[in-house]
Amino acid sequence: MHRRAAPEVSARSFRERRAAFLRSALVQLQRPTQPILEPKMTTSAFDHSKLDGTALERNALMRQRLAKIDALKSRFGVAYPNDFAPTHTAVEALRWYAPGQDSDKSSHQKALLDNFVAIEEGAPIPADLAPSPGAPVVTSPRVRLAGRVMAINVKGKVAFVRIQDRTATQISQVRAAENNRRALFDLPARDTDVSTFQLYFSRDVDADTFDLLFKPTPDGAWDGPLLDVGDFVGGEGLFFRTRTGEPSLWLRRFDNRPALRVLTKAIRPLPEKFHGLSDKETRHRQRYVDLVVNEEAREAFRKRNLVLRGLRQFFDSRGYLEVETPMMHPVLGGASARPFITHHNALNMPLYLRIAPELYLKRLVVGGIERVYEINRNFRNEGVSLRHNPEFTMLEYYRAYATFEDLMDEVEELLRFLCREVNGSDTVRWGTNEDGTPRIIDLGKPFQRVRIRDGLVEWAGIAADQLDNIQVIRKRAKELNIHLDDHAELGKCQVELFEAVAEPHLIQPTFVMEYPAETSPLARRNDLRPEFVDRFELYVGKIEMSNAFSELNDPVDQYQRFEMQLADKARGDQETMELDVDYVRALEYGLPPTAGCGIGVDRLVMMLASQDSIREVIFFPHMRPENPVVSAAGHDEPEFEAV
RNA sequence: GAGCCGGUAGCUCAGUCGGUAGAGCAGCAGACUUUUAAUCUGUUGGUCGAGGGUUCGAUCCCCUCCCGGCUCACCA
Repeated sequence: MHRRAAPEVSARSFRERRAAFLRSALVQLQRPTQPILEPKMTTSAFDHSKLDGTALERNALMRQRLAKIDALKSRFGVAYPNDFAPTHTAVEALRWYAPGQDSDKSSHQKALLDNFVAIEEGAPIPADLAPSPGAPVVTSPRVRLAGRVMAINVKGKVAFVRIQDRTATQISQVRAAENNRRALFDLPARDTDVSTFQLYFSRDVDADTFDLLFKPTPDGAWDGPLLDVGDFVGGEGLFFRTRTGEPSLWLRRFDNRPALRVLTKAIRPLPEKFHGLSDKETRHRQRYVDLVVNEEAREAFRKRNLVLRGLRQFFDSRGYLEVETPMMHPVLGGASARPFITHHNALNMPLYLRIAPELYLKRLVVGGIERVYEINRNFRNEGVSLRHNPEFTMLEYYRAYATFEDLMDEVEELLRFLCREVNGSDTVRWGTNEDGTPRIIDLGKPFQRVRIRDGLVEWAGIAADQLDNIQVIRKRAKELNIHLDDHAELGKCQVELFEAVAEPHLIQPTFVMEYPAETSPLARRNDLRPEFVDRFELYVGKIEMSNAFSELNDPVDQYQRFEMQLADKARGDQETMELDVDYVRALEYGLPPTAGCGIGVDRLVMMLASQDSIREVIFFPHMRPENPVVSAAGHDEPEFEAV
C-alpha cells in the first residue's frame, strides 16, 4: 500500500534487490542440503567442517562445534548415535530419593555423604572403589539417564553435568519436596537449576571419556573439550548424593561402555545461563530455545495443556460429544468478522477459513447430537495485539433443552473447575491493578451480572428514559471521548458505549446481559421483550472471555435476520454474515430449544496461566517473516507487488 | 493503519556530544577429586538491523526501508 506511493525508481530497485537476494538464497540453501539428500551418502561420510561459507549462519562458536562433531565421529565412528535407551526420566530419578520409595533409603542419609561406596544392587563391593575400609555402602539400580546438557562444572578431576529432559517442568515441582528433604541434611534449599538432574563424573572411572569431553585432547579435527552446554548426552551410573546433598548419578562404566556419551551435538550455543533469553522476538520466533531455557514458558504451556484436558474432562463427563467440523467454509457465517479467503484449485472456488464453527455445530444438534462441543482453530483477518492472534483456539458448545441462563451457571462451574485443575485454587493472579499491585481474579465467588441498560444508566449517566434515543447516546459518547461507528444503529451504539464505560467495572468475572437483537443475528429473542436477545457475554480482566445465547431456532426469523445482514453488507459493512441457505434448511427440520456458548481458549489460558499476552500461550504466534520468503515452488521471479 | 520506543559479540547489556567499540556470561588455554550463577589466572571473538546521504572520516547526525515492543484503532 505505502509502497505504491514510493517513487517508481526506488520501488523497482527494491524489487530487483529482493529478487536477486532470493535467487542467491535459493542457490545457497540448496548447496548444503544436497549431500544429505544423496542416498549413497551416509552421515559418517559427511564432512561437517565443510559447511562453512553457506547461506547458513556460521559464527566462530558454531564452526568450533562443527569441528567437534567431526572429532566425535572420528573417535566413535558415528556422529549422531541412536542406540541409547534411558531407564529413568529426570523426575523419576529425583523421586527415587523420596522417603518410602526405596527400602535402602536410610543408607543415603547424612552419615554417608562424605565417605561411602555406591554399588550396583546385588553386586559385590569392588575393592578399588572403596575410598576407605569400612565405609558405608549404598546400593542403587543401574541407571541410564539422557537429556540436554544445561550446565557443566569441571573441577579438576571431577565434572558435574546437569541435564534436562522432557520432565523439566515436573522436576521443578518435585524439587520443592526435595528441598524440604534437604533439611534432613542441614543443607540450604536450592532454587537454581531446578529443572535439571545432576550427573557426577569422576575421572578415575573413565579417564579416556573424561579427557575427551572435558579436557583438551589433541585428537584430529578438534583438540579442545568436546562437550558443550546444549548437547544431548546419555550417561550410565548409580544413584548417590554428593557432599552437598544433591541427588546425583555417579557415572560408571558398565560392560566397557563409555560412562557418558554425546548423543546429539548442538551446533548453536544456548543463551547464557543466568540472564537467559529475554528478547521477546527471539522467544516467539525460536520457541524451541525459549522452551529449553525458560521455566516460565514451559509452565505456561503446561497450564495450557491442563486447561485443554480440563475442558475435555468437564464436557465429556456431562455427556457432550466432541466433534470436528469444517475449517474451510464455502459460506461465511457464525460470527461478525473479516475472513481469510483461499481458493480451491480443482473445484475452482473460493473458500473462507472459518471465523466460527457455530452454524455447523447447530446442524449437528439438528442431527440429534444434543450435547456437542468443538475445540479448534478460528481465523480472523483482523488486527494483531496482546489479545488477538490471526488464528486462535475457540471452544464452542451447544446444549439442547437449555437456556442461556443455564449456560451462565455451567460456564461459572467450568471456570471454577479449570482454575482448580490448573492452579489448585479458586483464585488466580492476573495482571496488575491501577496501583501496581497484583490483581487477583476470584473465580470462587458467584459471578457478577450486569444489564447493558443498567450499566449505561449507572456508568454513562444516561437517563433511563433516554436509553433508546440514539442522539442522546451519541452525544454522551462524544462527551466521554468515545468513538462510535458512524453507520452504527441504536443497538450497536448502546453496546459500544456500554463496553467503553463498563470496562473498569469488568475486572472480576461479570456476565453482561440484555443485548439488543440487531447485534445478535443468531440469538433467540426474549419472549417478553423481543427487542432483546437471550444472550450474555462473560468479561474477566476487562476482556471478553465468552459469548453465549439461547439459539434462534425459528427458521423464518433466522431467514429474515440473514437478510438484514445482507442489507448491512450492501451498505459496506465488511463484517457481516452471508445467507446460509442450507443452515436455514437445517432449522426447517427442527432445532430443539438449545443454548450455545463460545469461549476463547487462548484468553482463558492467559488468565489461568497469569499471562498478559496471547503470544505467551500460543507456541508459534503469528509474526512477520524474518527474511523474504523463499517460495517452495521455486519461482525465481517472486512477485512483491503490494496489493 | 497511526504514534512512541528499540535493534551493538553466541546470550544479557554498557558506550561513543562524529575519529571503525567495551563488560559479564559462553568459548579457548592453565590450576583445582563433591560443584551447583563454582572459583582463580590468561585470552579469542563484532559489516554496531539494511540501504542511501552529509562529512576528510558515520556505529553515532539526516533520510528511506526491514523487524520487534508498547499505546491506539478494528476485533474475540
